[in-house]
Amino acid sequence: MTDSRSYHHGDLRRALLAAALEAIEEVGPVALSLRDLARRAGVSHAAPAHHFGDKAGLLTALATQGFDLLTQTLTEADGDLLEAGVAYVDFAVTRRAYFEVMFRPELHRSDDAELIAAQGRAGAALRAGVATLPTGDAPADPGRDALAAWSIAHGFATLWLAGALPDRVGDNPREAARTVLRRLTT
Amino acid sequence: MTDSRSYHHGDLRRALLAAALEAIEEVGPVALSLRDLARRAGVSHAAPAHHFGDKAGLLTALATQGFDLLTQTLTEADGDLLEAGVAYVDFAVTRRAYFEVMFRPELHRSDDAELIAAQGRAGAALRAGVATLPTGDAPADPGRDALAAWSIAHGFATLWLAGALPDRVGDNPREAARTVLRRLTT
DNA sequence: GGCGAATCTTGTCACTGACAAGTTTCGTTG
DNA sequence: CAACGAAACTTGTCAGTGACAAGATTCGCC
Repeated sequence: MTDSRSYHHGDLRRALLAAALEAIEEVGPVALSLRDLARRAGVSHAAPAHHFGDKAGLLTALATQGFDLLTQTLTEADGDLLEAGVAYVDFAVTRRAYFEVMFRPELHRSDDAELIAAQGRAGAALRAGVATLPTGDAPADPGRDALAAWSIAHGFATLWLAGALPDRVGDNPREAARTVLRRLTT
Repeated sequence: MTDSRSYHHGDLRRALLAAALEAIEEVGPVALSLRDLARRAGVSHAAPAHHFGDKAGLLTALATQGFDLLTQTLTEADGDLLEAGVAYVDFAVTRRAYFEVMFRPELHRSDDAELIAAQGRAGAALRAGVATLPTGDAPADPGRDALAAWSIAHGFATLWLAGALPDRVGDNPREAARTVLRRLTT
């Protein structure tokens, strides 16, 4: 993959982001080391700084990518709130590295324009999914319902990732999420 | 507070935990430095290791305390699921340092016996609160309902702490949580 | 009074993020 | 095609950190 003969890597930025995803899966975003990423990519320890400035810059880029991937995932389940919720949980579990970075502002440059834009797109996709919620008998409050739906999906995903859920929930996050989320959508 | 004349601190373990709470409020559990805690307590840089072994040991002790405080909080709202949920969110916001450590297993020694016991007590308190949920017309599934309630409270709290919620939610976490949680309890 | 154990200190090491300054390559312009 | 400025990357360095080892001081109990 890396030529290793040339002075210029050629695609270092992408390689570092890919290595970061791997490393985060292994040791979490906290223990992520820029120097380790540099070693994985076969470059010197200071090379990452040129592309991302510092560690927060790299994680900001990763979070931005993550929000766009989440937007895509949510959009694909359009119209069906339950499926959007399941997709949200599935995203968190299968693309854990992204998810773990996305909702930790202390790891980002929160003022990054691209990050804010990506967050906005994901928020719009979320709200679009909730618009289809059946109102039932109670007076519908779209804002309230959107928050409730987001909260339950996000909470379930977070607890799953933290390993905090009891064993009897099983090992299939999609199925378990569907069961729990149905509590809200019916 | 510290005598600074005596070789022995006298209550270093407690002082370190208190300093850790302060430091985590300021910089988060990730950037927490044992050496900084030692400075705050007026002891040498290696003193903390004697009481907690390493950083994970200190955070494990903090998480254990946190789960017991949460248990106490939940128990005080006994019988009322909605109030228990509000109390859960309020705990997360007002005792942020505890909450941020409690649900990050990568920061703990997950095999710590006291931690596991405290987690068990908190889980029992959670389930006790859910038992009072009105069954309504649908066939009640206590396990499912408990997960749903926990997820929505945990998710709302987490999103609030992450600063991910839109501005229009306001700045009163108890009130906002009550509104959202009512979506589940009525 | 004395002795073992608990508590705390000093010293050290490898690792990390950040920065500075130098080297190589790329791309574009004349 | 030459050359020149910018981009990409390297080497070198510094302070801060967690962890460990070994020694000093104090406590508590027999």
